[in-house]
Amino acid sequence: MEQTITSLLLEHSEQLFGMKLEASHFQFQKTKKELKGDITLVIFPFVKMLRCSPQEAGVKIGDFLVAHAGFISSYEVVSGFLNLVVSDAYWIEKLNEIQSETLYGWAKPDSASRIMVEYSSPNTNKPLHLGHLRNNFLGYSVSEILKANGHKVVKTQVINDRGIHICKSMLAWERFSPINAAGERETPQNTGLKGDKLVGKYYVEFDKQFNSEAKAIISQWEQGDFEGFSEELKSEFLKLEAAKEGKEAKALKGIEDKIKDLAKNQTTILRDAKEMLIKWEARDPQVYLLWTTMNGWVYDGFDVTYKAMGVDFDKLYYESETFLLGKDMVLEGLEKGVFYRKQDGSVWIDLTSDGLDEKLVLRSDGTAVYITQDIGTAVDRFKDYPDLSSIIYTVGNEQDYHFKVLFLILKKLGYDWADQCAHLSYGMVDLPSGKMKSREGTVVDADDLMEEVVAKAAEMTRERGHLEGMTEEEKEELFQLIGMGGLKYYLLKVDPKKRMLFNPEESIELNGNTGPFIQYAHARIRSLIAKAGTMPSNTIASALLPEEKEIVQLLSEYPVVVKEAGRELSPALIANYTYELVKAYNHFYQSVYILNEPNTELRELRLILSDSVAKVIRSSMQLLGIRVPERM
RNA sequence: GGUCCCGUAGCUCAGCUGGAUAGAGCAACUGCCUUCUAAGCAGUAGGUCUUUGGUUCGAAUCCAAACGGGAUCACCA
Repeated sequence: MEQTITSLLLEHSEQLFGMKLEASHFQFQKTKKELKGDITLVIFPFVKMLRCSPQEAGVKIGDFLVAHAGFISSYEVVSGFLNLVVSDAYWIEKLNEIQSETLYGWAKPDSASRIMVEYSSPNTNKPLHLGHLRNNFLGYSVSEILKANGHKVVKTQVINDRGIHICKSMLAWERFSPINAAGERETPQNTGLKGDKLVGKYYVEFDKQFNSEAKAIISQWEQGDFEGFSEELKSEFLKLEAAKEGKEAKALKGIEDKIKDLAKNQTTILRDAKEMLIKWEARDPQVYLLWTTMNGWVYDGFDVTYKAMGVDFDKLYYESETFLLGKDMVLEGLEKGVFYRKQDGSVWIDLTSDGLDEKLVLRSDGTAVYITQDIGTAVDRFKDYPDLSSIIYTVGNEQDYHFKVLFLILKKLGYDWADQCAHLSYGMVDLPSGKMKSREGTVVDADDLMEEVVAKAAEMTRERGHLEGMTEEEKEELFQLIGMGGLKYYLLKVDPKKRMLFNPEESIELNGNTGPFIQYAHARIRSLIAKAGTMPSNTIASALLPEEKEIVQLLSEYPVVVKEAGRELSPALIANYTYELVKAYNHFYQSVYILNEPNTELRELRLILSDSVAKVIRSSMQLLGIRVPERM
């Protein structure tokens, strides 16, 4: 409609204003609630050019639109704003249109380019936590939103399955696992523990031993005993000790951390883990077997977690298979002069002219670093999917710098698609008690949290839900749907870019701006429709109540919101929109009769309105990965 | 220290490329279930949009600085 008005006015701008106007002059907004009208054109931008008062300009445009745009029935000019009243006939036609479309608001499937969305990408040494939940829900939802915008989407992750951290769990398991009567160490099978939890347990165990060994070394040093340590180390330690003198708490902690690092590097347990990594890289059969076994446990555990989350992937990349990929790119770039080699053999890129630093891309021993692999993986992905237009990396904002560098390097290597790639950088999730810290045990486990929200949903639904006639299985399904819906909505309703606070109590709330609030509205409508029996295919009503018009207006905005969410990669826009729609519907529901409306024409109108709202709720929630119930 | 992000009601968040009197939810207080699901609705109260300058018809929004919070700057990932 805004476009129709704009082009109409542009077309006649010479006869109306005596000059050519530009589309950018047209600013529309929804008319304020208290005022008469549906849509408002801001007049100010024209005033200067037209050399007349806002009032005159408004009247001129208003008169013209009433005469030439069929759907504008009247107007009012209020202090520089032209408030246009759109005829009810227009909105009713709009409603019929919405009702007739099955995939209302979505672009034609496969009508746009192929995009890869990467999300999750966990380490295989510990279980998934609350931060991963935000990551996964976001990545999944953005994938759905892109599909709704016509894109073909490849959901992917790169699994961080190698490196020193993996060796730590492996070593700890080998060394510290108790051996049972059958002569076996702990396994998921003989303990009943979820695989990722079991491996995570040994990662923690490693850290414990690691720390106590380091502590022992420090106290040895503190007593002046440097037996078995180099002179260099001794002087380094003494230097740091001396630096502690007279320092404030914050600086003191920094120094103590440095001392700790110093000691940690001297522990035998770390040396052993590093040795294991070298063996792994050399494909030592024993280490390799241990590695595949323990990773297998983790994958089994992750599968369970992903299933509960309701997310999935189309293609997996494993770091163990990709970590060498970037090396060729680096050598190629070296030839092109994009990179340069230092005396010690390490390879770097100088990004200082782009306002960044120098960045290492290959170690002096020729091994790959994190970014080397990312370069290789990106190129590889475009080879795997030749029609790929972009990769979207759903990764926390602590890696903003990394991706800035990555995209810049890819660009310098001559890959034009680098400009299309994006870092969907999301903020950290904080707890009321502060930051999540694995060392302090304040990490919220993903499985535990999901179990908790579902249990809470069950409790509350049993209290007040409409469960008669449902089988136990159906009830469980419903509790799952409500609990997970609440959790997902809670994590997705805030702008992804922003750091957010996770309040456990609020996350299981059922009232207000929550998932269950929206699900409830859907259930109410569905039950209404079930009672109605038949659904009319269109309405022949000729007038709308304000409550009804409000809803049609909101419904008509849905396609715009879907587009916007796709452009911004923001599920929050979908969530907020749906919340507005539901609020408007609830208001309408409470103020008029629907089924009980005696006038057939009105009843049909309201039924269609309700049905369309349910449809858009279902559709928008699908974009968030949230299911909606028929009853609750 | 360099770079980047953030600062809106007691709390958690909306506020699109500048537009009318800054909005929701939670918490507090008032009402509404013998008509379609009260996980709902209607209402009251709550604000110097961190501060100070600038840009202009007009600033929560754009620019600059200050203050406060966070991230990052590894031959870690």
